[in-house]
Amino acid sequence: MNLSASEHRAPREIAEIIAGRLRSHPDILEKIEVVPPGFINLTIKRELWFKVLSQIEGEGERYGSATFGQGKLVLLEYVSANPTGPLHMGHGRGAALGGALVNLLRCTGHDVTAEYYINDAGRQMKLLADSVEARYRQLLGQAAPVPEDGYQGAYVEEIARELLESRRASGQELFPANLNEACRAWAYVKMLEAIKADLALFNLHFDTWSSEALLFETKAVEQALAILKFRDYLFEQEGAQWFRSTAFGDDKDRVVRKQDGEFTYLASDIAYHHDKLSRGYDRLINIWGADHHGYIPRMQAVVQAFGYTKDRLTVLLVQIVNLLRGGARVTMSKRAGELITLREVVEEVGADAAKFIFLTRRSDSQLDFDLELAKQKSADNPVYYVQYAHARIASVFRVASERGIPIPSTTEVHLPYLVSPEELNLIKGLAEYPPMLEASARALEPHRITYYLQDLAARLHTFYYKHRVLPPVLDAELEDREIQIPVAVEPDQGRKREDVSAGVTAARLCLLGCVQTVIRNGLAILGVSAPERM
RNA sequence: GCGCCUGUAGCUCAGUGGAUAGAGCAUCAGCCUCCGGAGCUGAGGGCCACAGGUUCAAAUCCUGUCAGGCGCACCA
Repeated sequence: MNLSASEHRAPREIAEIIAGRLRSHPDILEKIEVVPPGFINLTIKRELWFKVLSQIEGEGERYGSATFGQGKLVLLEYVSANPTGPLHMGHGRGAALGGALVNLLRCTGHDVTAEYYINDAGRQMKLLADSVEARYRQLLGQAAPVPEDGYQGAYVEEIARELLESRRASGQELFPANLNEACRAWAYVKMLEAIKADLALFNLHFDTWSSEALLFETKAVEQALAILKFRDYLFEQEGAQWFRSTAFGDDKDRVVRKQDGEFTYLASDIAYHHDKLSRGYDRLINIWGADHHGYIPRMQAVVQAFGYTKDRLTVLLVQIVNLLRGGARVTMSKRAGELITLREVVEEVGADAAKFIFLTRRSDSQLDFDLELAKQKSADNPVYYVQYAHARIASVFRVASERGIPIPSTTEVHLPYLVSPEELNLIKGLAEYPPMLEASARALEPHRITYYLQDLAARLHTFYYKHRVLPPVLDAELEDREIQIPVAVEPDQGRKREDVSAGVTAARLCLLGCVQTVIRNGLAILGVSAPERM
């Protein structure tokens, strides 16, 4: 149909020509039909579908992986929360997305570095230090108010108390001249520990940790700005220094050094991105909260000012998470320090459920996270639905092994026994996994995997309900195991009873093994466990 | 006012320019004698926000309008 215009022929005619050529491949195609206005429907020979099973068996955990990213160096920077408090739900969503993307890009051949950028310079750190100092002084009986826009959370007092105990224990002076600096340093270490512990809940590993403060210490900020100055993208105005971001389509130029001589956040971000670019990555991916979206044109301007195309940098935005409990909004007030932390949520619902739910929506759409739903062990909860499929297969294998039924390999079975629509539907689902994964990686959208897994799990449950895998237990076996089976009722009632031959059992066990492999592979990318039993 | 994101079933959301737009929840009606019912089967439910345009073909691309969210600092 697309060729119709350039070829000056009716789509139907073109379809016939293509179909004619395809007819010389009866070894692959069972049926070729031209359907108006110009569709060509191809029916692939059933035997070919079975190759999918032997492929899965052969490739195992590599099934679905691809090589299109080979040789591409990617830097994925995510979470990067200020070390001024524990991680909250928004960070959790970014963490789940980032972790899944790292796995996804790696299994499509990319060479990925996962990086955490620590915003350990500037105002927020100072506020934390001031807040800790105030609490510290309060503990020692002084009337020191926490700063107006300081950190109110209980963890601040906890940090102050630990600092106090530590100083007492080691006999240090309680009010040194550099008390604020001591608070800052102490809080920094404690917060970073806390963040790492929170990330450990999600089993995330970062390859590199980079520090904003270090960019200042090493003069990387000045150096990066000097390059921009040399390229004529910096100018002085009203006593401040500006970056000419309008040269690259930004709304207005941006200040990099204020009238008072202090650098802005943009200045260190310029240095940081210059640093990342000069480390030789083909692609930078940043995951940011959606409230930072106005910042994107600026950073893309930075990338271009250093002489790279703007597509070198991709920013993925993560939208707000609305926390609900049984449908009702859980209110959070950052001011009063009543933020619900990621840790609290993970401890309540579990890491698997949390991660999976974070990944059931496109990252740029808002997400309702219902705590009650996340805890539910039912079909309402997609993570259990998928994990259950995996555990169910594991259970069949356990029973098979108890009964002494071998788990065969695809070369030992007659796969054409798999003829039912439910079986073919499963096989086709398995075949869709690699292209789905590739599309997901190209679009940087791991949520496609969660949808895929739910679909595959549904196909498995449908198959499982309709068909038997293992043969019915023989009377002799029953006597051995002292199991009572009531007398059969009408065969049409209820679940279908199916006699399965040894050959059919073998073929179905192979099929289930492959389904299990694919579910496990998909869950692994999401960072969700695939339990043997639940 | 400007910019970005989002408007798809009652709700929450998938949907790669192609055929009759899908899933889960909710509602209604069914299904357990043995491999896990944490499951399965079916029904109802849609001017794909609206209006134009491009195209043989639009939920999808373009323009405009309306609605919601977010952002528009010499904060981070």
